[in-house]
Order: sequence, then C-alpha cells, then structure tokens
Amino acid sequence: MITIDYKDRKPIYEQLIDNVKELVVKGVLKRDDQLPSVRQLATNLAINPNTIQKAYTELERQGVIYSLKGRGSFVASNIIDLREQQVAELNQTLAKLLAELFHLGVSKEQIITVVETIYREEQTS
Amino acid sequence: MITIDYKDRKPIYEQLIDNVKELVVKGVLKRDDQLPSVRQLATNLAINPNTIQKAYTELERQGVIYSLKGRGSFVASNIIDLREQQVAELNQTLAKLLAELFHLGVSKEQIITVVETIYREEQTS
Amino acid sequence: MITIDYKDRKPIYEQLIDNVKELVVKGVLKRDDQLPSVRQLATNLAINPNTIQKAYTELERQGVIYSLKGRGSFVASNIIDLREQQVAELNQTLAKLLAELFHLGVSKEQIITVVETIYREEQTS
Amino acid sequence: MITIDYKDRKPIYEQLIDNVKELVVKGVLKRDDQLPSVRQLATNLAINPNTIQKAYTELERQGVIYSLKGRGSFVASNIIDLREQQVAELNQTLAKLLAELFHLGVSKEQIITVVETIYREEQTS
DNA sequence: GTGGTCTAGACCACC
DNA sequence: GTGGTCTAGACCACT
Repeated sequence: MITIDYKDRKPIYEQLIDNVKELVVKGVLKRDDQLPSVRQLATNLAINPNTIQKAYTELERQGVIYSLKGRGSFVASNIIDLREQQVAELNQTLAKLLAELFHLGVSKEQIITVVETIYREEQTS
Repeated sequence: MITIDYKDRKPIYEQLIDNVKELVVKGVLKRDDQLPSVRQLATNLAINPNTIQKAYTELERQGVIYSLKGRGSFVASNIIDLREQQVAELNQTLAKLLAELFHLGVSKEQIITVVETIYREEQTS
Repeated sequence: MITIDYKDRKPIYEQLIDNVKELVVKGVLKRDDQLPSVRQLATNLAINPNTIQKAYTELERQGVIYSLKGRGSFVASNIIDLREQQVAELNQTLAKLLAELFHLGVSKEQIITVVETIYREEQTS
Repeated sequence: MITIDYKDRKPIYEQLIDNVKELVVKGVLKRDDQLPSVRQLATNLAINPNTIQKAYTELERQGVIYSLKGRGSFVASNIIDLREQQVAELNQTLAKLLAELFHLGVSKEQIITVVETIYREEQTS
C-alpha cells in the first residue's frame, strides 16, 4: 500500500506523510482505521524505524492520525478537512506559478488551453 | 539590482541564479553585457565570493553567461531561448499540479476562476 | 582504487571525475554500488572534502552517479551509455587533430603507421 | 590576418602565438618578413599591448621570430623545423588519444575508418 | 584587477 | 553517520 522511491529527492519521511495522506483522502484509510506499526512498516520497507517515527509524529501534529501508547496509530476522526487543506496548499502554489507565468508574458488564454488539455487527458485515462 | 533573502530556504547560489536569469529575461541585462565581478558582488551583498562563483559557474554551464579569465563574466549571445525554456519548465510543473488538483476533485471551472483572479490581480498591480 | 596526481595541471576534482568514470566504464563499479563517502575519501586521499563534493556534484549532474542525503552516493542505473558517450567525445577531438595534421601535410599513411604502432604497444603492455 | 576569439577558453596570448606560427607554416609569413609592431597590433585587435608583448616574447624564446631594438620583430631564419615541431607535438597528443580509445575497446579498424573519412573530407573541401 | 581552484572548518537536514 | 551549503582566506593564470 505504501511505497518509497529512494531516488526521489524528497525526503523519505515526507514521502511517507504524503503517502498516508493520499490513502486517507482517497478513502482507502477511514477514520479510526489502524495504521501499520512503526516496527512493522520499518521492516517491510527496509527503512530505519526513526524515519517512520518522524513521519508518524508529524502526521499526528497535523491532526491526520492519533497515537495511543501501547495500542498503535489510528486515522483521526476529523479527517473531513484534509482534502480542503491539501486543495488550499495546492491553490497557493498554483497562484505563485501563475504569477510567474504572467510575468513571463504567457497569456490567460494559453493557460486555460493547458488546463483544458490536462483535464481532458486525466478524465479519459 | 540583485538582492538576496537570507530567510528563504532556497540556497543563496540558487537565488543568485534565478535573479540573473530574471534580469536577462526582462531585458535589463543584454547580450555581452558585463556582470558584476565575483568579488565586487560578494562585497556588495556581504556574501562569500565562493558562493557567487558557484552561481556564475552554474549559469555558465546552463549557457546563460560566459566567463573569461582575467576579463570578467558576460551575458551569453544565444539568450533568445531563455524565456521559452523557462515557460516550458513552468508549464511542466503546472501540468503536474493540475493533475493533482483533478484527482482531489477540483473542477475545471474552479481552476479557471483562480486563473482569472490571479491575472486580474497581477495586471492591476 | 582512486588516485590523485598532484603534479598534474588538471584540477583535482576533474581527476576525481575521470577516475570514477573510468572505474564505471571498466565495470569495477556497477550500477547502484555505493561510492566512498565524501569525508572518507577526503581523509583517504588527504584532500579537502569540498573538493570531493565538487567532483561528486558534477558526476551527479552528468548522470553518472546519484546522491541521497544521509545515505550516500551511488552509481547511476543508466550507465550503459557512458562508454559510448566517451568514445563519441574522443572521436570528435580525434577528428580535429587529424584535420590539423592533414593541413600540416602529414600523409594518411604516416597516421596509420602511428595508429598501428600505438595499438601494438598497448596490446603487449 | 590575425584574429582573436575572446570566447575561446585558450588564453589570448596563446591564440596569438598559434596564429603567427600558422601563418609561418603556411608560408604567408616568410623568413625575415616584418611582423606588425606591438602597439599597432594592440590597437588593431583592441587588446592590451602587454598581451601582445607576452606572445612576441614567447615566440622569440621558441626561435620563431627575432626582435631588433627600435626596428621591430621579424620571422626567424631557421624556420624549417617549425612544421616538424608542430607535427611532433600533435603526434604526441594523438598517441595519448589513441591509447585512451584502445582502452575503451575501440578497434584499430574503426580508428582507420575515421582517419580515411577525415582525409577524404579534407581533400575535397 | 579578473575568474578558477583549493583548504580549513562550520552548520544544516536527513537517515 | 551521510550529502549539501556556506564562510574565510589563500594561491594561480590571465589581462
């Protein structure tokens, strides 16, 4: 379910975070579902347990999961916002990107053409 | 003309690279114009000469400038493509971003609204 | 495995680059093999770590190796082309050299004699 | 007659030296012909006179020209060897190149094919 | 004066 | 421990 790309420049713990979030947003993991234990995931992925721990700690800080001593880690209940959070983040980077393209003289029409192309491709794939 | 943001997570030498490219694309620096010398820019920005050197070396490798021992560094002659290169790069990251937004269920119409908002803001600023 | 000639006019970091490439082409280093760490190689060769770093950075840029923060540097996977790349480069300088020799009035037969001499020497050594 | 390429990585004074040698070998400049004065050439090429002086000094050291105080610089009399000198130098770099190609597994036949191609091209051009 | 290379030693993020 | 960035200061070849 969770995979890591060692050659990616993104740190492993960030890949783990994004991976879990994706599973939650897609509904694969639902509220109060148990996550794999730190040790189990560490051996499965052949990764240092510290790295898994770092990802879980950050996920808990962001309110995506909660951990119970001696029990394990579980998907948080107030997950509804997660999608909105991510959309908000992406919208922000989208805004920066558009501003740069504007300053390079790319017209609004050209952008919209790109948008429509991508949406057509994604819908049919 | 060239400024550095020490708080930015982006390395100084990358900021320098982007800064020079921007000046070239905007036409402030034209072909065969001389850039500030490594040492002069270093003292101006209160930065170590090595860091400037690293940026200039990378700019030369990318074909944006050329450097002559004992003479200085100059804007390259075949600069015309630079804008197109950058637009192409940004379009690629735009495509990735749009695909992610699509998968999060954001509609084409919402995206286009964002595009129009940003373009309106940038035009009036 | 890796040696440096301090008397050589070629910069140390270039010697390192060529040295690693040679080991890869000869098959001593295979895909995903780990290279010595920046610090370890630095102490082994009694060279500053920055110089090693510079060489590794350039090797990564050329696609010969890939580096992972906190893990190490490794031989890239798409190494097959490296020999062809180098042969192509050498052929280009060979062509320039031959053109010069031609214009100095050296005959094709004289060149071929040189070629055969060198190949005989190398084969028996 | 003499041209400089500022963008070439080769130092200007070396370009001057090679340029003069080429003119001598080609017979454009014959023994005891007068070379342009340091000042005249400096203004013609928009170059610092020091650089011209450095080239002339080196040419005199190599026995290609001789200088007479207050009279000027002239092509030396024992010019016959010059072509041989240059051929010898080129042969040495050719030997190095061939050794590298040998170690990369390029066969003698492949080299000879290149030689014949180049010589055919140069002869018809 | 210019760019290019190198050393010595430091700090950071990551595993 | 690892690679990546930066500083401080030095030397070289070249103009």
